[in-house]
Amino acid sequence: MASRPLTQPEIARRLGVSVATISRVVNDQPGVSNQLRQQVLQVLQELRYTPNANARSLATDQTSTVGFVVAMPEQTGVDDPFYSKIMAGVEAQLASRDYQVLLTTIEAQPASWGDTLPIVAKGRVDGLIIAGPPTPRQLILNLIAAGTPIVLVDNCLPQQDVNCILSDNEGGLYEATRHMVQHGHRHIAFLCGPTQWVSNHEREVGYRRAMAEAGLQARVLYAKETTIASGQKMLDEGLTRWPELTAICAANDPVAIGAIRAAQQRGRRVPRDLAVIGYDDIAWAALNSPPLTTVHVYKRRMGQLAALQLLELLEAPETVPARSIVATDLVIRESCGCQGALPLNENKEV
Amino acid sequence: MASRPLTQPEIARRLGVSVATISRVVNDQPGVSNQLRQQVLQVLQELRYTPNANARSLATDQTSTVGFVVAMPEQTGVDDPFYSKIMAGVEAQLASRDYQVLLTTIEAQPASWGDTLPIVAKGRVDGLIIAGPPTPRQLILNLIAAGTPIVLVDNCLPQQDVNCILSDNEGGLYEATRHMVQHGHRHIAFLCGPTQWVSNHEREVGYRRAMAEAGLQARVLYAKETTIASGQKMLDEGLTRWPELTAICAANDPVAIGAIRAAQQRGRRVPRDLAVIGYDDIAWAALNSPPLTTVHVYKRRMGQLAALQLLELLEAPETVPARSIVATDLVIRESCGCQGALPLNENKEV
DNA sequence: TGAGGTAACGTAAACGCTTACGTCAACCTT
DNA sequence: AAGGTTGACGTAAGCGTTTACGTTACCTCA
Repeated sequence: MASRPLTQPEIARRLGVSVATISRVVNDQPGVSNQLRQQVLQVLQELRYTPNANARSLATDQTSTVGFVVAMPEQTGVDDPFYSKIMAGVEAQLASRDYQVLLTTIEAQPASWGDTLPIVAKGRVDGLIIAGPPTPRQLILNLIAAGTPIVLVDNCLPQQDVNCILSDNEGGLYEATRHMVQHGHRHIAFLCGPTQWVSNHEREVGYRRAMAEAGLQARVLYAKETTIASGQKMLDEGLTRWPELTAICAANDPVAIGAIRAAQQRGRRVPRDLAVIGYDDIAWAALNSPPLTTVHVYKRRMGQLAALQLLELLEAPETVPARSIVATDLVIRESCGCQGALPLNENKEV
Repeated sequence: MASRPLTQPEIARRLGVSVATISRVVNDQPGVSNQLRQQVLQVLQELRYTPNANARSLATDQTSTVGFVVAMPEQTGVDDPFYSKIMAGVEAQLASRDYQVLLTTIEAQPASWGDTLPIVAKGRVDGLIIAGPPTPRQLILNLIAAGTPIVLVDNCLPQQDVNCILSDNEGGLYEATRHMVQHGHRHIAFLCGPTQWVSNHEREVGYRRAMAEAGLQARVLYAKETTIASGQKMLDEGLTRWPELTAICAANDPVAIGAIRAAQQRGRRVPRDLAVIGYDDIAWAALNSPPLTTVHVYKRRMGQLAALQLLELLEAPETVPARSIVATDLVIRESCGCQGALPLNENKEV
């Protein structure tokens, strides 16, 4: 059934013109009279001509495709509730400019990657959007060195000139911590995530700043993973060490949820006996019991920004790298035990 | 910095052989002596040669790329907790065969799509994996007519010869309903999803079969959307019409969660006064309060199967289409009120 | 009116690869 | 020893575009 798609030579013959002319009108370039242009356009429409992308890419060395790469820590990848939202933002923005998204998940093991990614070596993409800190740092450095246009999302290499999109980690955690302070809490611990991730470090800074300003003692615990189980274990440890704790700020939602579980199992009621605030506002947060107060991160927006910056970079390769920080919002639900609860279904992003 | 990647002619000159020879060893084809082959391989290694995919695609008319298309009903797309898991399965399987995934989200509005998708018209992909019933039916028919290799996931066109992967919808709902019956429930309603989706229809059939076998009266309500809000509204309606209800089977998790909310707001305790079972076992299900008993669907596996079938189809285009059904598992948590509860963190898929 | 200029178009080379076909030597037949 | 077969390699055409460079025809202005 699949009839060979038609090509410029065929159309050219049909119209009695040259392929150059066809190409010019297809690409909207000067050098063809208005009358002829209309004729050609007409025929192109009728025949539903679509230029072959591979041939075009070969000739122009451009693909109109960008790679979205996400590393998978322990088996989770594109199905991560956080990164999949970012990806949705990327896809939407790129699609509106007729760019396509090529998906790549890579293993987080440092050694498993060489100089570059197959899709860039093969010339399949014009640039990359790299999501998340699990991505091997060395790989990113190699890509930069090779001159591959890239934008980092939810990650950043401090000393490097590279575009990156971050949420306001420090500000978000500062606000969360202040909220606890303002509601009378004095013994507030921070459950931090893996510190090699920039985001976690920045969040810790925000927490410490708020605590310092309030003249309170900072208490930080460090997790190895971003999981419920890990949060559970951490809070167990925390409550043993500091039984006086009345409030918890977590570096991410799974850890916060795990902490709530652990507290409940120890017979502490949340939020009555222990107030908890998470971070990220992943889709599940509102469904937890009690619904999780958390710092909302505009993931879709971050993806959109990443796409925009990459497109800009592709058009003007010499653009000075920028570090973009998108604001956060504290979403009050029930787990922090204050009054102004929003409806459960509150959804910050459309 | 980006040095021009090297090409076959350059390597050929360097070795004093022809490009044909290079191509032959790159593609592992006969016609070159063992000794020379080794020499060439050596040089290819040293120079880290990677063939240009666009040129290759142009010459062979193959891309080693498949498109993953998902329609977005009301703003959700790749970030859907169900489809993103399927996508992860697809990606993993394809990557292991050196295929890439090109992402495409399309609008669910029927009229907005022409004969085919841009990525196939442009020759960017060898085939498509199409996820979900929101995909415009006419588009699928057009693609089939055009001879595009496709596999449907979580969707099917009954009268068409097309590969599709479904979960055992009928069996899953049958099992869920029987579970309710066996635990003594007599007034069990089914909250069905949009019936133009094959899956929902099949689930309804499973429900009705179980009810009929038990000699019980079927009560079905139909939702327009697959959302919490929709489930909430439906159960309100259901309890008004049938106050005697003691159990609910829902066609999907969001609707089930919505139903639980509605019940709780009316002062009915779940599961004590009303038992609820969902369907799909999306990531949030275990976090609901109470944790949702639901029918687990092996989404990752479905994605993997879809990829496998498509690869097979690409290798042998005349393959007879198959309809694959992957089994489901009833996951007992707390919302159905029976004893054998599994730990909250129970995760069927790694 | 004729040199120079410009706009409109065609010609053909290039992009980097695959592959049908041609060539040539070496090895087999009888 | 002449003809035929085979394997190893090179030549070159082709994939469908884009685009640098010619070639016209026409217009302008001295």
